[in-house]
Amino acid sequence: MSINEKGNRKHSCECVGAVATLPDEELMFELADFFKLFGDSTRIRILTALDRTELCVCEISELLSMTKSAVSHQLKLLRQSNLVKCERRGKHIYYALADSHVRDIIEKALEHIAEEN
Amino acid sequence: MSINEKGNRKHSCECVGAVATLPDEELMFELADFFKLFGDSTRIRILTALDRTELCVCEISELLSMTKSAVSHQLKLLRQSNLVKCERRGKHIYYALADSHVRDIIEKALEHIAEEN
DNA sequence: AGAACAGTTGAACGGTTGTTCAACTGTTCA
DNA sequence: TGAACAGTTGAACAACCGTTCAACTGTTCT
Repeated sequence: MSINEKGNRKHSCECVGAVATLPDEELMFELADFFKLFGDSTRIRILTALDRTELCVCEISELLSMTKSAVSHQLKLLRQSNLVKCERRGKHIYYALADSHVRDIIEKALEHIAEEN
Repeated sequence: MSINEKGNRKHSCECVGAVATLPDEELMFELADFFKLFGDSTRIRILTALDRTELCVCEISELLSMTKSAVSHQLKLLRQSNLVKCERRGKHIYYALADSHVRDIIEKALEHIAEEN
């Protein structure tokens, strides 16, 4: 039995359970990065607000009682991940959800949370 | 027009857009906390591995090439959030997905990622 | 042109969080 | 009983990340 550099035996587990394999590692990192975007209360509040109607940055910042800067930083992340799209109209830049998956995913999560109680 | 303590005008935004309201704040924090669990590559790898079959801790740690301690810490979080359940059988403690929402949510996320390309 | 508002950006600070390490509990087997 | 393996736990450290701040760009209006 091989010994690694830390002195722990490798394959110390004697169980002969299913030789499970892991899905594509690269995809797992993409998945985690995707979910990270939903894992912040500022971003999730932005997304649920946009789920109802398109909004400009200053409307969002008033709605969340946050500075435009903080909101803008988060919007940038959401934009880069194609979760929201934006369009300038005059002085304002209006943000909207980019596709319907956001809606679906939040829906499923709410179902799970609802069942907890 | 009121001025706040930072010297920034409140309601400086002149736009008379939809007076959007935000969903229950408390729920937003729960949602973010829920998604945080999926937003880590170790945890998402554990969840997708368990999606295929139940596994004991040492099998998971070999599968991910991580220490049992690191895996155990993450399993604790998943357990506390009712995403996985566990059962001791002899020396081993077997972990499995707690419900089918996990499957659904990951499915939706994969659809979104797939459409990016 | 210049004032005022809308929005973005990069650096910096502070809090959060994942892994490591060491010590611990629980189970099996000789 | 005690050795060996399976798994958990808390503290500590390092890396990550969200907000703040100040300076910047872009648009409108006089």
